[in-house]
Amino acid sequence: MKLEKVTDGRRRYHDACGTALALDILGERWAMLVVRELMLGPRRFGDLRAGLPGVSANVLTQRLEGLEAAGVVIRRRLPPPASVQVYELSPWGYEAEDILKVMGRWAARSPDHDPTLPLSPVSLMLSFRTMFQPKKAGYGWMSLGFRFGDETFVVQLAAGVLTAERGAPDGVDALITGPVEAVAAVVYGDPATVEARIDESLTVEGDRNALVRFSRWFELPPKAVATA
Amino acid sequence: MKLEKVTDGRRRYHDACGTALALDILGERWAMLVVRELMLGPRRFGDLRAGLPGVSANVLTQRLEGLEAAGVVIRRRLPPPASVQVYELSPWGYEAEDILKVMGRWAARSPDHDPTLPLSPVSLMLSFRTMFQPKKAGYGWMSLGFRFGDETFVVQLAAGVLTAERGAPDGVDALITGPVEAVAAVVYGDPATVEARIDESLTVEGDRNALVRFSRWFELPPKAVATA
DNA sequence: CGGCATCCGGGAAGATACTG
DNA sequence: CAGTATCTTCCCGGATGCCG
Repeated sequence: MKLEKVTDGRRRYHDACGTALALDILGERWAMLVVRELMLGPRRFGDLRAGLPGVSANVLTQRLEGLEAAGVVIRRRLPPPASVQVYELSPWGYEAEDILKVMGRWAARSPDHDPTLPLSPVSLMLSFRTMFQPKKAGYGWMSLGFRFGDETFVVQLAAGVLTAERGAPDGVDALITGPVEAVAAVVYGDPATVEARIDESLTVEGDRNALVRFSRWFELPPKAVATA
Repeated sequence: MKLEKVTDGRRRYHDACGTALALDILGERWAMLVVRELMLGPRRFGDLRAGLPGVSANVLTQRLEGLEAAGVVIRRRLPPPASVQVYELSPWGYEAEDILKVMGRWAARSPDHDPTLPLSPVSLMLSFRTMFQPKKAGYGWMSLGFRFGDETFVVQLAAGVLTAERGAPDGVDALITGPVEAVAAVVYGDPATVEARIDESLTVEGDRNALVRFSRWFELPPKAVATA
């Protein structure tokens, strides 16, 4: 649990400011995105690499070591016969979700934000948690399943409260299959053409109209400055 | 306003996730702490260096250029006869205060948090904004002035709402002078010995008891894990 | 194949000295 | 005081290889 192991002492800020300490822990390249990928539950090394295009294996190893030393990540070996190593956030690590959400909301106002770039499934789910507008959903119920490759997620509105988690999409109102980016485009794109984008890029089993209604509950914040 | 200038394209995350974009903008070393130092108003180059012990001049120059290119920082020349260059946050830059607060609150729960380390005056003021507990203050009024070297600040409770800003400490209930770290120790240390610590390390002009009451309005969050 | 160590090239950060 | 120039150190990213 020594922070010395996380970053070489000389590389730390040595500042009583909490923000500076957070940067000592999470400020190195990829560290916060590793936390992001773990935010919806334990993952294996290879899963993490898949959600973090561009990270090299050695850097990922270093980050996991550092985050474990700081008490953010827990390394666990699944019981036999699985016997496979997984990485998981500590309870305190899960509390970092607020950081991810606030940063995401802030950056979405940047003129440089490009929602068409590649997106990991976890990022999409977290974006739902971040950009959900309770007033637009109202007091109601709905459940949607999403399948991206072999990962599945369930997003639920229950009594006006939204949850987005990993899980089997059993008994959902609609099950959506397709590229992550296509779902993002449906939810965050122009509301006027939602149906056309659904039909051209997604497969919906069940109530297609549920997805249309769902897409109206999310809104990106307005740009802070004019796009140059 | 091209983000290409901020970080070399190859060094960016190329991810539609808002958190990743925030890291493209604020994720390089010192960047977020530069924003922190600007959070209470415009500063000059030398002021920033003073609040960021350890930063080298060339890195600070690069960060200011990058943050300006991203639209976070505005570079302004004061009108004659001052005619000096100052750096200031854009309105969107000021909105990053939420990021600093959330990160600070999170990191304060780390077993590695050491409140006795050096602290900049701006960090202390932001910590007041972050750690203030309205329930403990109640619906009341108070104004305190702080002087650190030649920088002065006013912290006010008005109708139960706390503000902490740069300003002349005129007409305050008490004016506190001393090291930033000593004020932090008084506010965040053991409540039982507040008065002793005030007397030994601070100069209070006015109502000393106001500072004692003030110190009870702030509380660091509980540690998330046991200190190893 | 998953996890991790090792080596290397490029580039960012740190320290110091220098200039207008 | 406000940066710039230069040099060194070290981190990041990529490739390779080892081991279970």
